[in-house]
Amino acid sequence: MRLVAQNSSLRPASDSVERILAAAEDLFAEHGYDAVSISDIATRADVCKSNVFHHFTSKDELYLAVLNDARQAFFELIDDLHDSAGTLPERLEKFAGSHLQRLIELGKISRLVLRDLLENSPERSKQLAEKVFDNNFSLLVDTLRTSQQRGEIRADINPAMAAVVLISADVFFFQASNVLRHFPDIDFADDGARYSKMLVDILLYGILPRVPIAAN
Amino acid sequence: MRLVAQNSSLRPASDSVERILAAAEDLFAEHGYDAVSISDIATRADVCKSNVFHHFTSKDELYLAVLNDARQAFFELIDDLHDSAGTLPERLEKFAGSHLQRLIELGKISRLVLRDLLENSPERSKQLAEKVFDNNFSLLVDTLRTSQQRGEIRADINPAMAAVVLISADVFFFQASNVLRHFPDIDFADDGARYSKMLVDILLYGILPRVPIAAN
DNA sequence: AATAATACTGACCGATCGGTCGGTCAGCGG
DNA sequence: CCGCTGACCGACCGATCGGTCAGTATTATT
Repeated sequence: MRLVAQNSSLRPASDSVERILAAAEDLFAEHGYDAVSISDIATRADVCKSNVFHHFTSKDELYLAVLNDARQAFFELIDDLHDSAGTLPERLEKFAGSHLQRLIELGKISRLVLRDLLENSPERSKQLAEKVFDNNFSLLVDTLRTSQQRGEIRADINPAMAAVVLISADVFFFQASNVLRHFPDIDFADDGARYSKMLVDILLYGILPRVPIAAN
Repeated sequence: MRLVAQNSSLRPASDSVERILAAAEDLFAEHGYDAVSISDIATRADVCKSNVFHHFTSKDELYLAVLNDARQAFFELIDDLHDSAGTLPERLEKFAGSHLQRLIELGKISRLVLRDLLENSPERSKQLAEKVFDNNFSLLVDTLRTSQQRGEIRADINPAMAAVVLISADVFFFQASNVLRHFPDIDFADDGARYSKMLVDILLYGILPRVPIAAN
């Protein structure tokens, strides 16, 4: 939609659109859709309000554009998870760590998506959030299923369930770490790497003592 | 603050306040603070707008009152988790199931709290949400720690981490089940009981084949 | 240089926001 | 019967909302 840096002297143009999108992303993620006005966005983007409407037909369209950018940002960063080699524990730990780190890096966007998740309108954004999650999730499930077929994972495990356990723990860490920090029992609220390590340890081996279990 | 059913003929009074609170809870939980106007609340509560301000000095105060009611509702329902007896797996499964069921039953309130969680204002409600979580969480951690001291749980497990894994999976199921439903790999998005069962199974035994692990 | 298109602005619109105000009315103590 | 109090309402307030529009600056094409 926008040509940027097409040429040196040609089209230095204006980066208003990007500034508007960036401002909108910041504000929407931090305060939510309804708490942010077009004026707020325009002010932060250093343009006038009507200019926002010159580039986006409505507040809703602007919001969807932000969400779409978010989706793309998530999508572009998944690649390196695919080629990972090594043992299953190694791969899982790498995935868990990268996934959590990504959630935190893309904090604004993550918050945006999670916010959208709480709007339980079946269409509005659920379908859109689905596209965000689909990549990460399907990839992880495939990996687990393959490992299972190789016998590296118990046959009676539901691979999708294992994936959900891993991802949910990452998501929860992201959204609740500010609360977790206040619990005296918790000393890992600021250490994502350690969190991922402990998470994968539990996911792989469980919390019971490591002794043979009655045949199952 | 409010006297209810003080006497039969005396003070049948008015239940406006409760209707207002109920309406506010519904609307705030469903749409968020900023998307709900006092007019909306008044209309649903079948009172006029100024009556809302007669009972609550501001929209903010009304919101906090709703949040406080939510906190209380959560608190009152934890009791039965405490007395649970049985083996560790039994107790964990009961806890996970009850906890998830509770999240869903108190759906409106849960959503309210989760919404608040995404506002990363360190004070505003984080401290308040802390009071909501504290009960469930500390209880679960204590239970796990006790079991650990009895040798029923691996010594190198962080009890708080195990608790987080369990709770985060429940929370994630609650807030994301509408999305999970669309994944072809997932067939448990509508079956909380089965979800809890699989969750505890993984938490207890891990996903690796149940054979002795190299000493660690 | 003239033209056409686009980027951009300030003034403005009706609607609605959170909140106030003046006042009515029922119940209760004296 | 009077006076008071609290519940309640309709009308209203300034501010701000999302959005429009006429007009100006800037740039690309000819």
